[in-house]
Amino acid sequence: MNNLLKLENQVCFPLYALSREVTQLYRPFLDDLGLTYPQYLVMLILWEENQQTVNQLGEKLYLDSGTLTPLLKRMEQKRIITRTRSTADERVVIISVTDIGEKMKEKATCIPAKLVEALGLSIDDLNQLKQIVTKALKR
Amino acid sequence: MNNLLKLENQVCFPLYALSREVTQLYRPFLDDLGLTYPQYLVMLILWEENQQTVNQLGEKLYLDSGTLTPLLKRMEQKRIITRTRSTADERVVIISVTDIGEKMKEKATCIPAKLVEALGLSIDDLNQLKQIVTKALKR
DNA sequence: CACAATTATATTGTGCACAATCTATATTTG
DNA sequence: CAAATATAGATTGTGCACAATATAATTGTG
Repeated sequence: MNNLLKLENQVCFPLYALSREVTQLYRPFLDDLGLTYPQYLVMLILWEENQQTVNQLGEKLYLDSGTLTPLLKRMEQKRIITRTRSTADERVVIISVTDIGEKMKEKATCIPAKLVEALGLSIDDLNQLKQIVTKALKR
Repeated sequence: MNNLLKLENQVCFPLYALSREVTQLYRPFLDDLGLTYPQYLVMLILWEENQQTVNQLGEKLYLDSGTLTPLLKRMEQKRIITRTRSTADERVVIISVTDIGEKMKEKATCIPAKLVEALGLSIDDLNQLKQIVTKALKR
């Protein structure tokens, strides 16, 4: 048997499984806000700096318009963001947080800490995880 | 500004991004086999030990029948697996690799090495990544 | 300036992921 | 043994991801 083909010897499978597991850990907290995990990521970006184009969001999240357009439309329907064409360049759509979306931020402040707790890793392990994963991502 | 809510300070976002990135790295190799990444994972399990129930696959992959049933049906259509009800327990569906599916294994042997290369991480980093991710997954 | 090339977003189609529910079979228990 | 319970898998519906393509606006070039 080719040992490299055993599931337990895969590096990528635990990564795939953990990524989904973590999304599950977020779910109860995000349910309270009525957000999905990718929608939460969009809100993080906009809370940090409002008014971003679809392209800018896509570059930060590594997502294309095929994913973002419908996702942003759903967020617009929830009245937490607006989508407006730029007058300077009609191709561009600018995404802005509404007052409702801005108010969610306060309720979201506790989420990172709750997630760290739910993950059950020490701060050291957490930093190591972030460092090595970020390193792998940077190539 | 609450720094904990900045995208760059998230631990989980790089994990989510890397998981998708890795799936993209697999794509060209898996395209040659006509498999998606989750389908490839199913094949890894079956190549290791043929004849597994949907439940057993689900426990190993952390997936439920809502995901697996349609996925396995697509694999059945490609003639790489069969789905047969157990006669001992009519609730159970047994998944088996066909000859066609078995032959794919040879073409797949090179994939793990190619992926390690594509990831561009040293063996040490790779082991560290696996160890810490597996540790986080085990809780 | 016309036209070719580029850019930004949208659309279409496929395949997961997962919650919620359903169905059929098996097991437990009174 | 019959009714209650549990289990295995299937179904339905929603929301990503992402490839491929389309559309419309902008920019570059002869």
